Amino acid sequence: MPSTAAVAEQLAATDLFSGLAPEALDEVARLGRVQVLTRGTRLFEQGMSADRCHALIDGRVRIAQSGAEGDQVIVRFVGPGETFGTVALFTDGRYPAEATTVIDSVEISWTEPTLLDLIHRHPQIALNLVKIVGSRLREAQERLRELATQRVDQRIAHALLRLAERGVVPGKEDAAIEFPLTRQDLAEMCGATLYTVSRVLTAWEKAGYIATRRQRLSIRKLSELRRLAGETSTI
Amino acid sequence: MPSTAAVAEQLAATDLFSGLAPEALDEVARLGRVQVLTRGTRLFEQGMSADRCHALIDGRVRIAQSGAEGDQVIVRFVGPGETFGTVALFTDGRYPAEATTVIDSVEISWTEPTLLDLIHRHPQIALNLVKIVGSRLREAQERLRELATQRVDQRIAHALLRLAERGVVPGKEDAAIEFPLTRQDLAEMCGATLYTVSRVLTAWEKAGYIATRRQRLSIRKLSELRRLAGETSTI
DNA sequence: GCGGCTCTTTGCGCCAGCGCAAACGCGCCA
DNA sequence: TGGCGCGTTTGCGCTGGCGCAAAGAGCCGC
Repeated sequence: MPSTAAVAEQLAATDLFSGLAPEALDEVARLGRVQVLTRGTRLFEQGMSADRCHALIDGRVRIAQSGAEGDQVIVRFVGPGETFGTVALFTDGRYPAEATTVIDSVEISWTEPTLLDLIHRHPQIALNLVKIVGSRLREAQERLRELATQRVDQRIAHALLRLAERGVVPGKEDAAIEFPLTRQDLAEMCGATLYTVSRVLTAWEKAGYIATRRQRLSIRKLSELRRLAGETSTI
Repeated sequence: MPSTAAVAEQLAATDLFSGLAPEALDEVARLGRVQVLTRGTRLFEQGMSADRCHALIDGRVRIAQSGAEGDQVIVRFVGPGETFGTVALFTDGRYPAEATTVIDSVEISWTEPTLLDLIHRHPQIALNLVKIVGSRLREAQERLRELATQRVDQRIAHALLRLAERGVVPGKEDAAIEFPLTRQDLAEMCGATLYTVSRVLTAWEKAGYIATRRQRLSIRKLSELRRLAGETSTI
């Protein structure tokens, strides 16, 4: 279990607490509960009463939403420094999706009263929150447009570009997705079937645009993928 | 042009300023700019630099996003009391979509510095904002799931239910959509084509579930539409 | 009351992507 | 090291919804 000081330092890099003074970060770190989780751990279920706000310190968490008929959609993959499971606190108090670690991870969370109290004393947190939720809304609306108007291969290309975003270095053609990702995952991210995703990826691998191993994927020709995505993206 | 007092009263019913003291509402009303707009007025364009936060006092505004190839998607229809064009202020400062009145409308807006100042003095506004953006994010993610997993007719049913939501009275089977809405609009709301929407609506009209006139639509059998939507909705 | 514009309907052909089935193969664990 | 389970590939047939074209029908302005 990391020390409070170490946690405070990592909180400075989170989207929710950026811009806070060091003393404030110490306080935030002290009030949170840190958990070390092995891969495959379910943090919360869809529909569960939401009583905590979460931030990921290290690892990767998959957020997925299920429909009544068992159909699933992946909302996003959460990386280090990102907030999750927080919107529920401000809407109807139930998690709208489930969260599962895809690799060993470390998270920190705060109870709702604690968060509200922190916001009260550090209003910057509320502004950060608006910014976070706003960007996510914007991304969701972009995905909606894609899903409504683009072909499957364009959407898959977009999904890959988004997933690899963190590893992109300007001018470099390679970028890796550093966590396990199945064809099924990709399909659930872009409204396709496992089969279609497999066919498309196989074609791209043959063309040399990407390289895949079991549950691993890396991009070899970023520019080609961008072209395939339709160059519409702002990534 | 309405008086400040009248405006303040209406602001109490908006999602952004609910919970504020009457004096605060007076102040908010005084600082805003009220505009009376005829139908078809463009309030802002996609990509335009965003310098104002808007709230609709009366009328209806259509928010639509365009892609690079001219493809359009309707993000939502804004009704009285709702905030719009505000997320842009907290993200990259550009409107991600365009806004157009579909009927004669009245809006009020505030400059970014004014809004930030108001938030500073009335932190409740920030919390309201998180709540608003959060609900919208949730709805966007629900639509994403629908678009990814459901058939066109289910999505059309959902779209109609959402549009008629305000007019729904528990126990009543009828509900009207009180603003002009073309087949094209509906298609752009649920990722379908004008033709498909027309075919589906014609079938439903023959079945007696809905009634349509040119650009007008009302629901006659809410329960049937709910069944068609798959009863998965939380509406 | 007439002309034209915009919205709407409908027929028809077509194809992107689905979905089943079955084989394949990587990696883990015993 | 051998077997097994899960992820992946691939063939094949099918169909939901697209998309063109053209006709039909409200509504507005002149």
